[in-house]
Amino acid sequence: MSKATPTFSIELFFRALADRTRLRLLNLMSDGEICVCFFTEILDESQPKVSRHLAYLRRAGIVASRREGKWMHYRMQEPAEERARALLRATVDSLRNDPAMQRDRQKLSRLCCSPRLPASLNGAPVPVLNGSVRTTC
Amino acid sequence: MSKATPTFSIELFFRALADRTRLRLLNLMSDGEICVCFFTEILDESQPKVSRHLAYLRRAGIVASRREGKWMHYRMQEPAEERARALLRATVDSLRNDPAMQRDRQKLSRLCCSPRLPASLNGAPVPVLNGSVRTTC
DNA sequence: GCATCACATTCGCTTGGACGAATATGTAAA
DNA sequence: TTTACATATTCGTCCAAGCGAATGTGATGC
Repeated sequence: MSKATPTFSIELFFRALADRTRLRLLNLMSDGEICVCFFTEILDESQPKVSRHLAYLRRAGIVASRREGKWMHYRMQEPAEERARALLRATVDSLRNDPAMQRDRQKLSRLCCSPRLPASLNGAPVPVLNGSVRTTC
Repeated sequence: MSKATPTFSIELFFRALADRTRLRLLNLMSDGEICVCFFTEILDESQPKVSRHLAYLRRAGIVASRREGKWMHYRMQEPAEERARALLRATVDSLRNDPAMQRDRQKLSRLCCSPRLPASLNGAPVPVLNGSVRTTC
């Protein structure tokens, strides 16, 4: 599912990111693939809300999803067009520069390094962070 | 008026550009300063509508305005932060790559070169285009 | 099979934002 | 100062989109 990349639409792109929750989700994906339960844990938002916003990003062609058993992983998807890719890179770059967004990613980083995950994440596949600017554990 | 550049907000930026009309306005400003009457002529939209959307862009800190007699000129405004500037550049770059947006700019280009402007633009200050990719008249 | 877990979707409700129409403001010219 | 012109703003309406609550779906385990 969610394989074909439809022709990029700037309007769709901006509509998709004109929401704080979706910006936070994208920011969390900037270090690599994450499963839904980590999103809900870090954003501290309801699961249906997170899921709805992830579906929005997927329909806009900004992220892609992959199933692994019970878990769904989401990751950023590189647009086909070069300028669109550059725009997405600049977007993520700006996001990573934002203090609130850095706090979210730090929370993710700590969770990934932690020997004991919170109960809500028991058994969940821990994201593998490949961020260039690694936050120390 | 509209001098101070408030701290850049990514969310505000994306909300401001999550609208087709505002994207078209920004695209038209990518070649240089334009006055309101040219916007309404090219977009073929009502004056209050154009004015409202320009005010929205101004409040978001994306454009700045300048009065010259009866006319108001609008231009893009470079954000203070480097990453924000890069994001705006990438945005405009993507816009200029879009066929519909190219048609708008071509219409502007033709209007500027034309010896006889339409009646609605009589006496209006003709924009000076400084676009890198000049469309021939 | 049935239960459970992770996630997706649907359903009303409510709110924000875009719109046309009307009106206000600011400038210049008569 | 009256008029005309360019632009800005306000007002009321309507529609899209976000929300919580409830329910549906797909996978695993017993």
